[in-house]
Amino acid sequence: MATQKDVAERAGVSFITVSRVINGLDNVKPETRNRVEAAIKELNYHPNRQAQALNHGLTHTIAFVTPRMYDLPLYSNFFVMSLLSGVELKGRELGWDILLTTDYDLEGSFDFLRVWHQRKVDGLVFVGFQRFPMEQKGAIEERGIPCVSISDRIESPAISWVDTDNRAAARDAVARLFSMGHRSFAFIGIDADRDYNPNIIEREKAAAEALAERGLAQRRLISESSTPSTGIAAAQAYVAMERRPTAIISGNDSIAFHFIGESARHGLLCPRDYSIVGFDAEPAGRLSTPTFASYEQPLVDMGKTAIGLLVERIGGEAWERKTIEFPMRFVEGGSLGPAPADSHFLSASPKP
Amino acid sequence: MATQKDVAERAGVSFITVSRVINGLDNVKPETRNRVEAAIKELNYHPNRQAQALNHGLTHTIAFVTPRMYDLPLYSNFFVMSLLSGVELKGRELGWDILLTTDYDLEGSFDFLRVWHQRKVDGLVFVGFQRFPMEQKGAIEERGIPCVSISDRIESPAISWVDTDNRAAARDAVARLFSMGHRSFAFIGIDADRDYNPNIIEREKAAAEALAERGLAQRRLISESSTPSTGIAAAQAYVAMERRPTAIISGNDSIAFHFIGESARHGLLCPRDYSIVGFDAEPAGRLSTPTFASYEQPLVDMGKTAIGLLVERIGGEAWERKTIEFPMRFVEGGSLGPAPADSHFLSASPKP
DNA sequence: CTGAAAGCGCTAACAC
DNA sequence: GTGTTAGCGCTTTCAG
Repeated sequence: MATQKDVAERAGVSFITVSRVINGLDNVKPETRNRVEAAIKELNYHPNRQAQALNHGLTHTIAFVTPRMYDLPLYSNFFVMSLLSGVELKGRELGWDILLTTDYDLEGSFDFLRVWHQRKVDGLVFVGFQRFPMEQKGAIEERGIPCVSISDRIESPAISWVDTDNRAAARDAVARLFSMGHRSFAFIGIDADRDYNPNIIEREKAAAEALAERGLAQRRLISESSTPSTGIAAAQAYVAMERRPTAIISGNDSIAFHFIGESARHGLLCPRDYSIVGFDAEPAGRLSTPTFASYEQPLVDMGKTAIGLLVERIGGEAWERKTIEFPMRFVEGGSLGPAPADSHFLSASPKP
Repeated sequence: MATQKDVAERAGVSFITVSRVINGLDNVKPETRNRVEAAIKELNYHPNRQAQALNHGLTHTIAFVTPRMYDLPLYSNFFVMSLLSGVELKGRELGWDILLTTDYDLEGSFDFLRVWHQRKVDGLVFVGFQRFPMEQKGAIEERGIPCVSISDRIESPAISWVDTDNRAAARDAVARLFSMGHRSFAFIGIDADRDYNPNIIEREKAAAEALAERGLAQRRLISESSTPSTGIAAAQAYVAMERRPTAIISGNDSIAFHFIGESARHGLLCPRDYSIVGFDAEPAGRLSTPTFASYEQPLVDMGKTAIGLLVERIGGEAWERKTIEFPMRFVEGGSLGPAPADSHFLSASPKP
């Protein structure tokens, strides 16, 4: 590995001149600069970031912190991957590398600030911040650790966040289904005790509100059992219902996938027997029959924005907290149809 | 940020003793050690990795290098994410962090060794190695850069690889379909000029071989047009065929998804009109109707193995190149059925 | 068992 | 314009 010293020798200057050249300082004679640059090329010299960081303190690396990905449902893959892509892409553009910090121990022992303490990164992007152990969160404000949260609206004045307008989307879903004649609604949520997903929580609340404004109540499809899939459990509950709702709002697309599949196995078909709308607009929803109506979050853009804020924060003297809300976009799909005739409200035992 | 010096002062020793304690050297009196450890706790001291690396040269970080993820089809997400999960998980276990190096410029200007030259990482895990610009590859052997390839069987004596037995799986697919009565086969591949996927290439070759052994030929479903989706293009070609094959082997599950969807739109149903088998066993294949027959790669394990090899390589004096082939596992699915009656061979214009 | 000195590769202050 | 001197936080000799 070539060092500044090697380059300096070859160019016949002192190593400090090399430092000046690579840092683009202007007090170097053009001719000297050229000689140095030639030597850099010849020796394939790259500045040692570790050594640089030791001086001015910047590693030019950012941590992407999120609960473990590998054992999460498909949804999380798409969701997390899209965010990560945005973070990575914009990061590269700005000259920052991304370090993964994904190990999350459910027992709460995850030391997610380790990489910061070790000075491996200059800041952190969080996805699913609320899920992380409380003790460490205090340190962020105390020590002024630069970080940004995605999809979690953190109260702390030290933390900017980026999120989508889940409420507006959920309200739109209700309005849309209502205008198609639906009067009996259910929401497929998650068990808040066993899982945490701020998006789904917001969607459920807003949908309930919008229904209340129309004088309707929202039923909740969720099983307490530890069924591996929320969607399947919800479908089983649905099939067993007395007067089945005709309009289903699913916490997200992944849950809807499972719901539709399991319901079909019991003879209940979409959109014949019910309509369903999800969130996140997963690509798979474009391939299925019927296609899925959904609301799309600009995930890649959210990732990009998050890292933009973070880099600003890290470099900035006059930093200011920002909270950014993106709109969601409705994506058409065949899973939405008119409310079926009254018979469907009745608990006729569905054919298997 | 507390430094060794701070800890030393508090513990009433010299900073060198602190260094010994955090490095677990044994020449420290137990009592002194305790004092130092207490001080470390109190000050929440973490060793500065940058400074450590500057000395012994190890960053304890590894680069995960792969073509851009965000604009690739769903398949890549699942595939890459699973590998990445394995890498991340095992890396953490061994005390290594993962740096993403995912930006891949199709024009070939991607400087994928940058992070190594900058000494941000001690080694690299490659996915899709063959796609990277040739010029830089020479440097790997020359400079002895530690790296491991996943899913690409690199010839270089400097590069270990981890892969699956795609050939055996493809042969098994042929045997399976043959034993169900199928005698007319097609493979959905990719256009090698526009895309590169070593898995799919191997699968196609091996399937053709297995068919040849049975005196059968393999047709190829692939469009030259720049249709966004290989699967959709293949389905369109399929629908237009004179004597349609009844057994389809798809390069991977993602392609099969699109194929089935588009074929259905033209009135050709699976498994009534044809059987199809894919590779990778994507989770979505468990949710669809019919479910997908597929071959599963142990992706997480492959990722784990890769990083294991790499860490061995980095630390090892007596390093030895290893090439590891994992088996694939057949996953049952409803997309496989008996060969349909002869009529299906004919080019009856399918009902739309 | 503990400490002092040197140096990893680089940058920031100050000379010349 | 260019070089010299310190020092970032740590580890690695070598002394005591």
